[in-house]
Amino acid sequence: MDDQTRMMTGLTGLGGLQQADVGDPDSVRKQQSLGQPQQDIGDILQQIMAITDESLDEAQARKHALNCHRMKPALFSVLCEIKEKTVLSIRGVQEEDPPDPQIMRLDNMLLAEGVSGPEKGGGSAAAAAAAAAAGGSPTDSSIEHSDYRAKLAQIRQIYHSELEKYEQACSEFTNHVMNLLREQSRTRPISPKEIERMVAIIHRKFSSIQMQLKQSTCEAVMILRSRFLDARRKRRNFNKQATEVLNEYFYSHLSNPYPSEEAKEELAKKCAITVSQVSNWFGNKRIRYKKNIGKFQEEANLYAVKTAVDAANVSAQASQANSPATPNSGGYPAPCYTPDGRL
DNA sequence: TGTCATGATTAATG
DNA sequence: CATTAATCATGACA
Repeated sequence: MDDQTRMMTGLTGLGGLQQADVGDPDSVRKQQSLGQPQQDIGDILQQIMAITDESLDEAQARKHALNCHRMKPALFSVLCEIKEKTVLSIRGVQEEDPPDPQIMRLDNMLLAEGVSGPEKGGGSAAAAAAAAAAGGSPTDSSIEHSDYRAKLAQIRQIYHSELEKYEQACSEFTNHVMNLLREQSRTRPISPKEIERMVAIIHRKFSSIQMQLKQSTCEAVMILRSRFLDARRKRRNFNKQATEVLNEYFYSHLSNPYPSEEAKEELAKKCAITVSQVSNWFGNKRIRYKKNIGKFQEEANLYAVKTAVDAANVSAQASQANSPATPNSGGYPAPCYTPDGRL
């Protein structure tokens, strides 16, 4: 503990003013009528003003002297009177401001990102959602997933330790100030409301510091997220087998290259990619095939042969079940077998 | 390093 | 909500 605390705890033992003395305005007159020179009050005020310039020991001694001074109750009651007059003007100033929308926004975001809130649940859920949205092959996404989670946990840890530090500092500081005020209340009148207000002011100050912490944490999460999303954009080609499966399906359903949801799921499973990736692939393939059929002719022939061979290899019953779609019923032009790849 | 291929994203559409 | 068309951003390769 520092000197300030020592000082305060040291002073608590000093004889204070009883509450009964506080509200007694007559005490001033009583004291004055006892013939004390007016100058005494000036001296006392002077000493109060000078108190901050003195060393702690000196101050303590002087405080003690002040508290024991016979004019002290008189001064105190004067201060009470003054206060009574001024407190009215202060009262209007103090009103509860609504919760800061900015800090609420930050809180919500931190909660949503799983930085604040319950220990693991939120974080992994957010990461999982992000990973699901990211797609990619299972191994890739799990790598990115754990990477993201590790980074998020790091941010989370820093955030919480900082927050704890701030909270501790805040309560420590509040305690100091309250002790100080309590101590001062022996010399000057301090209402509980005032202490309350002071505490509120301190909390506001600290919460603005906390907001900075929250803000920078949010920024860190955003950067992490954007990096993660960028990583998602980092295109990884599907493996050969996967594109083969997709192409096989595409060219064998050229008349209607729109796999059903079930078919997509099946393809996704076969290719070890997500359903949305299958959708992406078919979307891209359809549009690119349509745009330049000539370019895909060779590929089309290749897969037409492949499926033909497959069909031949499989028994007749299986091949019938495989292609329910009517061939060439108004879809994309069927491939033809010209060697130069032209229609 | 430039170019093409390719997976992902986005706005528009029905 | 699925799809199209355009576009982005990167991978692959010469």
